[in-house]
Amino acid sequence: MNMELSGRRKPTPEPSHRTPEADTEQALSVGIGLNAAIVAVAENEPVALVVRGDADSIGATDILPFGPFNPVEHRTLEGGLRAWVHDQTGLELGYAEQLYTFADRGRHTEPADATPHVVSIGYLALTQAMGHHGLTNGVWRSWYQYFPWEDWRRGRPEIIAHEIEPRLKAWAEKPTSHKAAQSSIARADRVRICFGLDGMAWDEEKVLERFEMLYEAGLADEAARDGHSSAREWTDRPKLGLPMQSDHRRILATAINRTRAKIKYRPVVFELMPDEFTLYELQKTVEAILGPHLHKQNFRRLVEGAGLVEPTGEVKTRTGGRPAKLFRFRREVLLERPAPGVRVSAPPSRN
Amino acid sequence: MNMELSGRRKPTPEPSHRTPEADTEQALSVGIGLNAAIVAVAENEPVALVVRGDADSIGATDILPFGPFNPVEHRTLEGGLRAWVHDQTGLELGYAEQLYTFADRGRHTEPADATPHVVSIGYLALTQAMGHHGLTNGVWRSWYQYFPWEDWRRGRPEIIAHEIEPRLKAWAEKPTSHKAAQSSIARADRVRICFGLDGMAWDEEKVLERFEMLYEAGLADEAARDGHSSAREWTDRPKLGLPMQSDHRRILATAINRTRAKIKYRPVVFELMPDEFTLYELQKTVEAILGPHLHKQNFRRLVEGAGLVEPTGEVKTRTGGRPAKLFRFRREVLLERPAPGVRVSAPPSRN
DNA sequence: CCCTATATACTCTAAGCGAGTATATAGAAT
DNA sequence: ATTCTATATACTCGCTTAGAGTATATAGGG
Repeated sequence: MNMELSGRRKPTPEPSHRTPEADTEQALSVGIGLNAAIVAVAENEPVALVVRGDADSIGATDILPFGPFNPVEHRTLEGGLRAWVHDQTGLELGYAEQLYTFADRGRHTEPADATPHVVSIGYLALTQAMGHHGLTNGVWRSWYQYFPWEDWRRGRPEIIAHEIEPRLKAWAEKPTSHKAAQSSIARADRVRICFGLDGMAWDEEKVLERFEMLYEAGLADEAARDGHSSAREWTDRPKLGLPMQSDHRRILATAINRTRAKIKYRPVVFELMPDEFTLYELQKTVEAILGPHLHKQNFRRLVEGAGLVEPTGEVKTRTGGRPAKLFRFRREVLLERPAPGVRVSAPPSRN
Repeated sequence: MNMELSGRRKPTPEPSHRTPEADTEQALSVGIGLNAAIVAVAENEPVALVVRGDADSIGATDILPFGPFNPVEHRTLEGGLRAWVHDQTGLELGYAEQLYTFADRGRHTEPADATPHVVSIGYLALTQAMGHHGLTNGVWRSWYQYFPWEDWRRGRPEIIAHEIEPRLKAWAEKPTSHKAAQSSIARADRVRICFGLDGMAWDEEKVLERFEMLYEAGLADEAARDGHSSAREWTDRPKLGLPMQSDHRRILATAINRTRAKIKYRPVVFELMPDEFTLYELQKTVEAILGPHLHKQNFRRLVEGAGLVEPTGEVKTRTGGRPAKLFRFRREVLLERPAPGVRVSAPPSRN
């Protein structure tokens, strides 16, 4: 998460010297939601598991598997999450890690003190799309349907130049409150950095920052749904990816962000792979997640050189060319070094 | 956070096909605690801000500033945290970021369904120890008092070879449940990797993993306080750092972990520095956090080369040698590139 | 039998990093 | 005043590795 730019905030003024105990009663009226962004790669497409939400004002929106945390039933947060996911989709999660806890969104639609407030704890789970023994509910959907501007596999997505860039630049020009103006970085600069405009490099790890910016600018459907004034000011708000219910798209953005970052320094790709795979399949999986194409020869050298894989001795035929050696993940690397990820060669800049 | 090794867990069995809504009532009986690990560097010593807790069975233990999240009063989690910190210490936080949300500790001391369960959201705040305008309560304490095994500034801490290594190895030998045995990595290997034993490299970013292991092995005071059986089996449990109340030491471990990791890839050291500083002071601050000594010439070259700092034109005299140029943080780097951290040259291995 | 797509192997080059050496300038000690 | 010492600053060297290019082997399809 890149919180640097938003880290410095003035604290909210508060009545002084209240003791922690005095507030316990009120604090209890907070529900805790567990949300799972379950990620896989199917046919070179990165996908997330979603279930269909109820129809609302903007139509049926997708939701991530989720449920409330109940400490009486669930010993741990992660245990509760696994239970909910299993109940709602039939899936038994493998690898899972906590992402972030959100609390400050969606308030605008609710009366300030009527509806119970909900804190969302987001989780990232990695699994194989194939071999899901018994998926009873939900569908795998490409994560680029929710974030089309993140898909750089066929070059720079046109939606950036056509829809996003002009509107964000207009938004950056708009008069802003003096509070925001005194922020260390001006809006126009934030826009350029976030979306790699005006010759700035595209940073594939700014997924969350980009979505937050679109939300803040009122360009995400969710901003309109939540009743943000910034959204009302657009007369021609374009469709920028599929929206999701509540703050689930934000959680998915966080999940993509984390996946892209982590794949580079920890061997987590293998959670997405079958037990045996070719190096080409491995590369395609990494590319599905990170975007641009990697240099094949270097990719192979780096992966093998890092001791991440070992040949099984078998080959996979019918690959369209010379039969490919099959490899498996060397779990022993975890014992040998501060286990590395898939070092990726920086692709040629495509801006 | 390194969750790889613990990520694969069997999900808790649950009654099937409960809908999220059905549990809302019960889920509400969860309190949310906001906890701040406030970090600074004072006289080359990394310090955290603690307040003194009440006396309990093992004496007065330190606590981090904390308080419950009350959504009616606080618009955001971070806002609530800032308010509590200000109330309890008089400090106005600058940089702050969320760390992790904990829920699965301390249950053993409580009756399973009587006391309200608490979920702790940990935050990391970075600030300058000096120039704290109006610290009304609390003291700055070296974080190595809580984690003496993390202090490698004067070589390998003796506490590892004398106290930790023999006991953890004994613990690794002990018969373990078949559930733990089937875990992908055996205990003995986890111990070696965690603490850099038997010639393995010391990884300064495994702070949390190490504390968790000591807790699991029953070697942390908190494990005894929480009534863990693993703690009762030691007849000569040594004092391994100062304990803290509740799970605060775990949160502090997470904070140290994050600080050490982040300082390398984001320019967060400067949150700990005064506006103007010499490169030597900057290096000492980095070393206070990361531990071992860095190569001075390379450090300077990397810091200046990355465009992180610019000379103010002034010099600082009375440094004991040639007067040192004063530098300031170049905030513009944030506009130029995916702003880097302080690239550190790996120090000569000291194992 | 040729074409093509893939797999696999080898080589070259530039950049960066770890590490060493040398010189300048202040305060402190004599 | 001179010497010593700690710091600051500048320059150099060599190894590793990442990025990129070229060449060869083996399958299926027309």
